[in-house]
Amino acid sequence: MTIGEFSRLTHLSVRTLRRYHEAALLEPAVVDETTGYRYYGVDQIPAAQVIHRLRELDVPLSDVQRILRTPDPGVRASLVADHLQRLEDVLDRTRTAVVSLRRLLRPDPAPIDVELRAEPARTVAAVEAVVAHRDVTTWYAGAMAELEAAVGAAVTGPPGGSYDNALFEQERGLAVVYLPTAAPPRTGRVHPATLPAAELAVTTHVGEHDDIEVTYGELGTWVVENAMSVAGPVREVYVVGPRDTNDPAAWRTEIGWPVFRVGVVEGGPAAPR
Amino acid sequence: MTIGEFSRLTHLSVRTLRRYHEAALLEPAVVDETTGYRYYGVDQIPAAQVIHRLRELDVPLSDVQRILRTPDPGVRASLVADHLQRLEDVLDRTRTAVVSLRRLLRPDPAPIDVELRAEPARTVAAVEAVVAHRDVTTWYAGAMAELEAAVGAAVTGPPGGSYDNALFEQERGLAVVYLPTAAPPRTGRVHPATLPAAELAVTTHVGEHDDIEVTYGELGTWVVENAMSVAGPVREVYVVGPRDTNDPAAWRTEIGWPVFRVGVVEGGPAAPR
DNA sequence: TCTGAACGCTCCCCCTGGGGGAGAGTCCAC
DNA sequence: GTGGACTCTCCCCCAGGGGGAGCGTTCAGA
Repeated sequence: MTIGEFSRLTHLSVRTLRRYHEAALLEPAVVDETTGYRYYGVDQIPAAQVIHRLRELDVPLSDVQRILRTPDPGVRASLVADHLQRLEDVLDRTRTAVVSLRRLLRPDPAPIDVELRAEPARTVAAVEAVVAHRDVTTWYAGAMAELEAAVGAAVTGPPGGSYDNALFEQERGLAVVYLPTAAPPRTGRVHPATLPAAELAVTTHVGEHDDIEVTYGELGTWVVENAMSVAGPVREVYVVGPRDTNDPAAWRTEIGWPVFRVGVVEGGPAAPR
Repeated sequence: MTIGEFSRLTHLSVRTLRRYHEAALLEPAVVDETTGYRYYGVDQIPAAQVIHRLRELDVPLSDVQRILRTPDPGVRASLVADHLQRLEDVLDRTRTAVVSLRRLLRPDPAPIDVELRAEPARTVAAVEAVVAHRDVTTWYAGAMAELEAAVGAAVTGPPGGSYDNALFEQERGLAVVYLPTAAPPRTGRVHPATLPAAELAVTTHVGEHDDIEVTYGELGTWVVENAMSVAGPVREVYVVGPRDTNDPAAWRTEIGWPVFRVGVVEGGPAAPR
C-alpha cells in the first residue's frame, strides 16, 4: 500500500506519516531502496490508529513510541493511565484559570482593602517541608490533619501557613503550616516553631482559593503603589475555612505580605508607621 | 519597576516578558532609549495577570492581544466565551479519544464480522447537505427530526445515512440522511432520493459511537486484506438507535463500505461473488 | 511505446510559545 | 571605583507540524 492510500485509511497526512517514519515511530513495511518509496502493510493500520488517538490526547511522540514498544498490556495501560492523570491536572489548571479570568475581566473590580499590621513573633505548632507548587494542596491536607491530631483542643486560634517565594518563582519551595497553641508538642512531623515578627500588608480573600492568585496580584499592586518592597515569605491565616463551614463562599483567608518601606536603610524590616 | 521585579510580581519569566514586548502584547511603560532597559508600571500588573491566565487556557497570543485591545467588556467576555467553547470541543475530542484508545489497546480484540452484500437501488426520503465533520452530529439531529416529521408512520425501516469520503479526508463533505418509505414526500429540506445499487462490505458496530472509528478501521483492514478497494461514500444504517432504546449499549449500527475487487477492469462496481 | 497526470521523494523555510546560553553593557550599594 | 547582580541583543534549540520548490516514479490510455 502506498503512503497515499495508507494516509487515506488512517486519516494521517502523508507529511505526518513521513515524519513518523523519520522518528522511527511507524516504519513502513517496505522501503524501496532505489526510489525511496514507502509501502505500508494492512497490519500497520491498528498501530497508526493508536498513534492517532494518543496524539489527540497530546501524548508526546516519545511517549507514544514508548507505549507502542511496550508489549505487556498491563504496563501499557498504566503508561496511558499516567498520561490521563496529567490530563486531569491540566483540566484542573484550566478550571481555576477560568475562574480567575472571570474575576479579572469583571468590569468594576472592588478596590482592595489592605491593612498594615505589625505582627509580633510567636511560637506555634508547625509542620514544614520543601514541596512543589502543585502539590501544596495535597501536602497541606496531610500536614494539617497531623497538626490537629497532635494539638487537639489546645488550639488557640485559626490555622495558618507561611510560603516561601521560591514556591511561586521556582515552582518549589519551603512551606510551613501551623496551629497556634500555648505549649506546642513535638510528635511525628509536628514541632514547635517561631514565626518571626514582621510588618505585614494584610488583605482578606473571600471564598474558594480558585482565584486567590488574583487577590495576590491586587495585594502586590498595593504594595508597590505604596512604595514598599516585599521581604520574606508570604503568610496566610485561614480565619474561616473548611474546618469551620462547608460553604466555601463563607471562607476568609488573610494574606499577609512582609513588607518594608523602600529607602529604609540596611533593608531591614520597617518600623510601624 | 525593572523587568526582573515585574517578573517576580507577575510570575512571567523575563524572557516571556521580552517576547510579549516584541509581540506588542504588553509594552513596558518606559523604555530607556540609550540602554534599551524596559521599565514597567504598577498599572500593568492586571494586564499581565490576564495574559497569564489566558495563556494557561492556551489562548493564542494573537487572540490575547485582540481581547486586551477590546474596550467593551461585553465583547471581551464573548471573545473569552468563544475560546471556552473551543475548550469544550477539545474536551469532547479528548473523551472520545480515551474511549477509542481503551478499545484499541484491549489485549484480545474480537475478530470483526464482515458480510459482503449486494444492495439494490432504492428510493427513500432524504435530507442532504455539505457539512463539516465535527458538525455532523448536530446536523444529523436536526435533519432526522425533520425527516420524522415529514414521513411519520409511513416509515418502512430503520434510518440511515451516506457520508462522502471527503468528510473524513478533508473534514468537510456531503452527508445524506434518510428514512425508507414507500412514497417519499417533498417538504422543507426533505426530498425523494435514490440510493444507488452497490456491493457493500457490511459490519455492525455495537454501542455508542464514541469508538466507531475503531470499527471503521477494522472494516478498512478487512477490505484491504480481502483484496478490495473502496468505491464511493460509506453508508450507515441505524438498526437500533436512540429512537428505539435509551440504553446506548444496545445500539446497533451497520456500516457498509461500497467495494470492488481490485483488478476488475474499468474500475466499475464488482459483480457479486 | 510514448505521454501526461497523479503521486512520491528530499530539502528548506515557516508557524506557535517558549528555553538555554554567549558576550557585552548597566545599575547600584559598599 | 569596584564587584555583583541585573539587563541587553543575538543565535540556536525544542515539538509537531504546514507550505512549497524541484525533481523522480508509476501507471493507464492512446
